[in-house]
Amino acid sequence: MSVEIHVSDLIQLDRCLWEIPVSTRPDMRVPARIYASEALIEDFMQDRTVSQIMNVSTLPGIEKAAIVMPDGHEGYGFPIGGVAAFDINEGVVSPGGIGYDINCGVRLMFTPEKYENIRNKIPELTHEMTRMVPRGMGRGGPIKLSTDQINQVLMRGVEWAVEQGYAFEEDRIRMESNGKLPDADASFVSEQAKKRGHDQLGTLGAGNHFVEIGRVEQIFHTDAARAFGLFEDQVVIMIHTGSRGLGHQVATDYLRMFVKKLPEYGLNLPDRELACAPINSEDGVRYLKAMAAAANFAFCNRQVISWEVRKAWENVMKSPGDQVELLYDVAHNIAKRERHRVNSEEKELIVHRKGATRAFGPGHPEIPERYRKAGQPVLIPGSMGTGSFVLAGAESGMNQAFGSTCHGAGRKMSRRAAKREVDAQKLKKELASMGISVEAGSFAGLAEEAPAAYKDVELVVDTVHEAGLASKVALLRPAGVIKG
DNA sequence: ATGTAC
Repeated sequence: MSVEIHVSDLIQLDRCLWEIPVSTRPDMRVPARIYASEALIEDFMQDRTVSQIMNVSTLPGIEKAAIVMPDGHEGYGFPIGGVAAFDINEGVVSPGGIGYDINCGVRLMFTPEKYENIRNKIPELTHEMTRMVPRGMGRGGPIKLSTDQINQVLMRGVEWAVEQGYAFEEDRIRMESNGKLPDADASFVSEQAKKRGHDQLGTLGAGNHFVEIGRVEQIFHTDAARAFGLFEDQVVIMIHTGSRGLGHQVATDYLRMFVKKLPEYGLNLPDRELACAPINSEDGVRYLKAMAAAANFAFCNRQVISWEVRKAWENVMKSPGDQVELLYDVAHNIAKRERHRVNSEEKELIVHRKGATRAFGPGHPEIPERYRKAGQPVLIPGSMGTGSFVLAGAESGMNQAFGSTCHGAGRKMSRRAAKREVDAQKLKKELASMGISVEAGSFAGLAEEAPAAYKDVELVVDTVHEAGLASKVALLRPAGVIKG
């Protein structure tokens, strides 16, 4: 079923919110909504994002609206930047609504140092982190896990890392879900997935994954910044990666199974890439448990990388690694069991966030106590060399978008197009002239990640701020980048 | 994103 949509067909509900009404297509169950400023809405007409979010709105058990964030663009089945919540009895769970890189996410660490005092150390720090953090497509690292060990990682998440000396207890409590999804069951993760993951803990991967040394350039919200431990010109370190080959294999395994069994589930979908299973079916439950296990692997992966980063800090700064403190760690490719108010009734839902970040408002019990008054810390990396944002979840986002916001700048040029149009050698020099040292795994990878291939993160963040999904707390500027 | 592919 295909209906061509133009900007003039969208109903502008608010300055940064557009709706495709449920009446637009006979199979839609709820409206589709796009968060975008006037400046960004035109981007959504360039690819299949709009028809994809309309497809999502047809899925059984979907609640309230199928939502796209301002960094949204076309993805596998569901758009990236998509949020969709489902009733646990009537609804479905879809790997395409989560993404191949299960629990791809971001963490931010902060140091006690001001940039102006250690700026001459940045190239050496960048280089040392490059040495300590294994990266690249398919690459493993020095840690080899036995099946028994990998099962521990999958079941216990960062509790395992604390026990093994890769994490402080204080790290664990400064993570979304405390670094552990309790629904995880390693027995539903295939041997092949475990094999792919066995040497990938503490590795960065490739694509848009990175470790970035930056500084706090601007503070927008003094109280929240103070609660988060941030001050002006502070040196910070951001890590972006996920569950590597393990999570990819979990997604592949269950997608294949779901596509094959759609008739058995009685599902007739507008796009096979939406392949899903009922949440209350045996297969749906198994996928949720395997996905949670892969998510735990990703939490541990970012934690072990933090440990490598702390070692690099020690080696270069001759200061203890525990000076580098975790601010927070967020998942932006995940489905979670959460309670939300729908039609003035609170109910349990499975919330899919694919390239979208949880952004719970002030006072929510799942926010670490030290941040609870300010709202959940939200970490939004921009494209390489531009800037990143720290936001705080806002109360009005809880009812609008199930407590969710954007996840990054959002790609606007395909990887192929970027490789064709960007001269990576030149880009590296340009970044260097801006005071940003880049250690790239490959020139092709660098070209794919060029700022020109992405939307303007400031426009994206201004949209979610204006829409009341999250509030701006701080702007970070990069100084050293390690690319996968 | 990912040992770009059963």
